[in-house]
This record gives sequence, C-alpha cells and structure tokens, in this order.
Amino acid sequence: MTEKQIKILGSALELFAEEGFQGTSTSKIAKAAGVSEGLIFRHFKNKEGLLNAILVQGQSMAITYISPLMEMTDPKEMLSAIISMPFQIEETEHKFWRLLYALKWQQQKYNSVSFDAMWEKAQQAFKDLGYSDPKAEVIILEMLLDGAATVILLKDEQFNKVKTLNAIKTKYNLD
Amino acid sequence: MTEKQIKILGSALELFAEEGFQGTSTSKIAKAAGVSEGLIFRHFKNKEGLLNAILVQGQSMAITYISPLMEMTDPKEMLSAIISMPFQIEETEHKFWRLLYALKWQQQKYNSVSFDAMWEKAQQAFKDLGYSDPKAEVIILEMLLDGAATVILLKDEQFNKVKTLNAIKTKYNLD
DNA sequence: TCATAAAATGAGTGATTACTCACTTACAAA
DNA sequence: TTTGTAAGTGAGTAATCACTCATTTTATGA
Repeated sequence: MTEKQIKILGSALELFAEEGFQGTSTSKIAKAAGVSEGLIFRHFKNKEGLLNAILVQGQSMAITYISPLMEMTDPKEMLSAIISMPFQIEETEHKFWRLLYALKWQQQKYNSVSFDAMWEKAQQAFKDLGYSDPKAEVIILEMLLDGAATVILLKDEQFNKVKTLNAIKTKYNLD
Repeated sequence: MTEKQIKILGSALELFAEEGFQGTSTSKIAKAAGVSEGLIFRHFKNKEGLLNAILVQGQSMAITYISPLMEMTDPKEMLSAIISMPFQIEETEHKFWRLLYALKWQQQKYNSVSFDAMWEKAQQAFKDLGYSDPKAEVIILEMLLDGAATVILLKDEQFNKVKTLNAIKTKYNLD
C-alpha cells in the first residue's frame, strides 16, 4: 500500500465514523487526506469500494481479538475474556468500531463482523457452568455487551469503566 | 395538521428510519407522500425542521411511556416495568425508535429522548431492594436494555422475546 | 356569491455530488 | 538512456441536492 493510500483510508475512516458514510463526500476525504479526488477512485474504484477496504482492514483486526478466545478451555476464563472485550477497545480502534456500529443501522448489508463462533462457545461455557438456560443466557449477554459497546463508543468516560466491568463479572461469579 | 402534512411526516419517518437522514432526499419524501416537493418547505421550513417535527411527535409518545412508571411505588413493580419497555415496542412505534437509535450515532445533537428521571428512580429502587452498588446496577441495566432495544429493532423475531424477557426478570428476582 | 387567506404546485436556482479522463510525474528494469 | 507501468493530478461532467418563488387551487366565513 502506498503512503497516500493509507492516508485516504485513515481520513475516510475518521470522517465516515464521525459524520456517517452518506454524510461524507469524496471531495472532503480527498482534502482531509491531502490528495487529489481522482486518486480515491483510481485506488478504490468508487465510494463503496473505499468503505469495503476499511471494513476488510477492520475485519482482520477483529479476528485477532476472537482467535485467542477460541483456544481457551476454562469456561470461566473464557466468559471473563468475552465480557472484557468492549471495555478494552483501544483509542486506535475506537473509530473503526464506531463506524461498524453506526453502519448496522443504515444498511443490513454491513451487519457487523461475525462473532457467531464465539457465541456458540459461550453457550457451551454457560452449559458447563450449570446454567439452566444457556441459550437465553447467551442472548442476554449479547444484549449487555452490545449496550456496553454502545455506551463506551458514544459517551466514553462518562462512567467508571473498571468498576462497571467488575460489577458485571461479579454478576456472573467470575472473580 | 393537514392531511398532507401527516402524509409527509409519515413518509419522512419511514424513509429516515430505513435509509438514514442524509441518505433520504426531500424529492424522495415528496414522491412517497404524493405531494409536491415545495410543500415540505412550506410546512417545515427545511429538511432539518422536518426531522425535528418527527422528533417532537415521538417525544410526546415517549412521555406517555415514562409517566406511569414515575408514579409507581413498589420498587419491584417499577423495575419490572422498566425492563419490559423495549420488549413492548409496538409495530407503529418501531420506525420512530429505529430512527432515534440510528440518529445517536450521527449527531450528538440528537442524543435520544431523556430518560434521566426514570433512571434516578431505578437507582432508588435498587437501593430499596438492598443492592450493594445501585449506581453500577443502573448502568448495567441501561446497557442491557439499550442492547435489547437494538436487537429488537434490528433483528426482530430472530429470538424468543417472551422467554428472554422472563429470563432477565428472573435474574433480577422480579417474578 | 364573493373575498381573503392558507394550501399546494412545479419549474427553476446555484451548489454539491460521485465519478471520468486526458494528462503529467515517479520509478524501476532493460 | 530509453521504455513501460503504476501513481497521481485536476479540470470537467451529468445528475442530484436542498431550497425558492411566482402562480394556481382549495377552503372558509361573511
């Protein structure tokens, strides 16, 4: 990847995340990246191709999150790691996740990175720990973490992250 | 309100919710409502005025949800009612809530209807029921219900609503 | 029946949109 | 040094955008 290609992707991610895909013009991206507008279309074909390139980049990042979870054997350790995920979103990844969460309200096409395998393992973990309805338990945990990610991405630092994470872990007897 | 005014608001709500505020043109709204484009600007001044009119309508609807909660005295009954809220979104209100949830990712200006008073009552309820950290408990419940609303609004009927609601109530000893 | 105002129209506005294309520049292999 | 290829530019395009306004239609009360 060229230096300018990287700059385009970076500026596009930032603008898409903050002002939405439809709310961001290609001329604005070009200006932010310090690049001619034509170059965007040379490298990424069209505006949607630019979005896809960002999503592919992020997908591989997400996989590095999930992979270690899939190798865990202790159910408590695994659930604890899943629950911690949204609370450990790094500054550098913040923009990407914000874009991804915003996108799912706009187009069903971009229905988030697939965490299916992880949730199946979580269900097994709940079963191993003796929960009476592991399926319902997974749905509730999905909801809780989706909400946690939303709050973290939108009103970061308006609440005590460490304290909240610990309170959730206590609820699931994971400390 | 004129018949055509109502049609404009209805079509705008539908399109804004499905394709986003920025992704919806005023000409599209006019066509969907069976109305001339100029009429939109006569009645609502501009595109943002149209969005505000929708939001005002929804706000008064949201208040009818919250008001009865504020008069409840039994903490268990009150928490139970709060938890049930996202699971009782009606078909007619579905579009409005979808728009509201989508908007909060786009502009901080439209940071949702204010539920602050309700959450303060919830905190008191947790305190009355002997929870050790009512503040953290409210944050967790906010997250859970935000996630529940998201799942309900985006992938309705891909899971058992009644069963999930009951499972949550059981978690809080509310049955 | 007529006067007045509000409701409604639709052609027209300049600005902005995503995208194209002829062209120039940079660079590496022959 | 020449040549071929990819990187990069920027002016230009048709379409669409939000919005205006002169004009016509409709509704209402005297």
